[in-house]
Amino acid sequence: MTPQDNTALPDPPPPAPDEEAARHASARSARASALTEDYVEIIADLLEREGEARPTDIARRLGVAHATAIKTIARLKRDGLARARPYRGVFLTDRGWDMARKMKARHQTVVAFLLALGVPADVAEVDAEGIEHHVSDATLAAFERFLAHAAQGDGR
Amino acid sequence: MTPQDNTALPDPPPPAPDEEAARHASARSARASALTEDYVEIIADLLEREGEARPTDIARRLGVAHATAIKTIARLKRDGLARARPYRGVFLTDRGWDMARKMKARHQTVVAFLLALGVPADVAEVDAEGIEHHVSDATLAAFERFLAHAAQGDGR
DNA sequence: TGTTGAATGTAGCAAAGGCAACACTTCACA
DNA sequence: TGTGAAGTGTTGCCTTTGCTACATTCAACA
Repeated sequence: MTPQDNTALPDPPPPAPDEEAARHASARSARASALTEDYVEIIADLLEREGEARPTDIARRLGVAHATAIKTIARLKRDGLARARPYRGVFLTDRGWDMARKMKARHQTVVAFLLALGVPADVAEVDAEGIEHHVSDATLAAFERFLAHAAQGDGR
Repeated sequence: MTPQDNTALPDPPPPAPDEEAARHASARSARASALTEDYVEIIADLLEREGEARPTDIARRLGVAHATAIKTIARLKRDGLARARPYRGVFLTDRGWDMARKMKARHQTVVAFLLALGVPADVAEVDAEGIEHHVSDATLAAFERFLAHAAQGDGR
């Protein structure tokens, strides 16, 4: 319980100088994009399923107040991911659709991967919601490799 | 490229009502705790390695300005995770040490897991930095199971 | 055609997490 | 023993992401 009491901690790995700072910077920026990606993903889903994406529905799916959703939608517009005109619903630009497709695929892969690992379905959904924003292409590929492997019977 | 063009997307999975909102709320709160966990983890590491944790070192490891670090350290104090007196360095409370130990173990497990999956070391470090904050106990256990399995030769 | 309830939008507030600029302490060493 | 560089702390500013409260618009239906 004191600073020196690290008995159970396999100590050795030495710290890198700027690399660590870079890693944290990268994690911070992923954190910042996460909300944007969530919005875009939900808007795409609403458009595909319902034919329209209204601020109130978006807010409800995210569990935030509608005013919050409207403010964020304004940012999406500013950043060229969405288009929207007063009282006319929200739409995605090409860039928005690209991001949505990417995130949807990513989400499905992460969920499938966690399920294959034996994580309970409800937990897998929750964790995937957070993890999907931090999975690089290389790691996503590793997940897919694992899934392909597990699919073809494997050994066991 | 249009809303209806979802040819490559395996559509079906229906949306849950409030469950989805709860999932996003949970992801948001994990995002909010992530920074705190990073600070605590780094402070613990500095204390163990150097015997002291100075604001400038913490800031350097995180890649932020020292003023930012000092402000966040004040929050850690306010929240009962750290203790610090002017010009005297930063220390962790018992609660801080608990969190630090938990995050360190979590970090190591996630990195080891990604490596075992075949993710390159540098990428594993970056991704782990983001993923570790979103891995539930159940998923962490699944990672450990996989590692134990992989360790004993497995069959495959 | 009015009217009214739901949806939408706006304004103002707060906290978190960044930053740069400036002021104050410490401490090593000349 | 001074002193100056490095470290520390403070201030003021910005953006994001929440919220509530209030105003406006839309649309359904009496």
